[in-house]
Amino acid sequence: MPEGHTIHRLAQDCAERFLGSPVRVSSPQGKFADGAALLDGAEMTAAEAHGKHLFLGFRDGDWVHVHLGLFGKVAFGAVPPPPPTDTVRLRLAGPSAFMDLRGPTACALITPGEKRAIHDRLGPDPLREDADPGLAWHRISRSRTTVAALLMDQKVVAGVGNVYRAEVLFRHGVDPYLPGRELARGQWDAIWADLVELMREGVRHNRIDTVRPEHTPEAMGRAPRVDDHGGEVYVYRRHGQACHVCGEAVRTAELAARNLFWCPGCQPTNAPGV
DNA sequence: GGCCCATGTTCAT
DNA sequence: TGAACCTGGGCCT
Repeated sequence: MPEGHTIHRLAQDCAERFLGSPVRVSSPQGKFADGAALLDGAEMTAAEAHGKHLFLGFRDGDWVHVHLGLFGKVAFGAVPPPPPTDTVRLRLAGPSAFMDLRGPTACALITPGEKRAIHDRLGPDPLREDADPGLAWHRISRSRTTVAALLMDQKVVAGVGNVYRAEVLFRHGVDPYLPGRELARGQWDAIWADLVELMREGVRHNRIDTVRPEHTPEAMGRAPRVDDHGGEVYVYRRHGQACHVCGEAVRTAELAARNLFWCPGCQPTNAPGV
């Protein structure tokens, strides 16, 4: 379930459980065995996120870089931990809690320089205080690429994934196939502000909810419905179903190897072949 | 048991 | 543009 909000929540959850304590580090599956051996027993000194990247700091300058990819999952529990299953890439155990990481794309020991390089290739993150949305606008406003593809490009905006991109475009009535250079500055400012709000809410509740109060099932007199991903949304994975606002059938199409969802009534497009 | 799918990214062609 | 990588759930036989 990894978009940026998941990773920021993960950083918070790790900080709460492990910060300032010596941590037992192991890799039952073996793929992080060397890193785990080096860190075992060290104190965790930092836990932070940038986009979908998680950084756990130990001592001075040892960082564990974690990226969940599409399949990665984290589970927390109380100590003592049960015997690990053979897919646990990384297990952390502190004074009162443990954490198991499975199926990540990345779990590696990195240097401060390598960490800096990762930050440098990521765009502004709506969940970080240091984010400058102007940097994203700089790229978007001179690009022929569709705004749907730009929102998913981590060099442009860090942390937005397939759910937030579909939902935020819907909420602003923006054609997903609109070239970035044709987006108005005011539209971008509103989209950014909305991402900040939606994603903060996502961290708080650890799920993605994007439906405005006036369009909730209760307000619209329809049956409550929550997507498999755990939240209430307008268009994500709702293809073929009626739009909560205008009633038209939500559409889907493949864009850059991912499924895009939009409402043809609320987000009319002139894109050829669509 | 097998097959498909998923909130992601990188590397080769 | 396609393949590869990482895992688990749902649905099929």
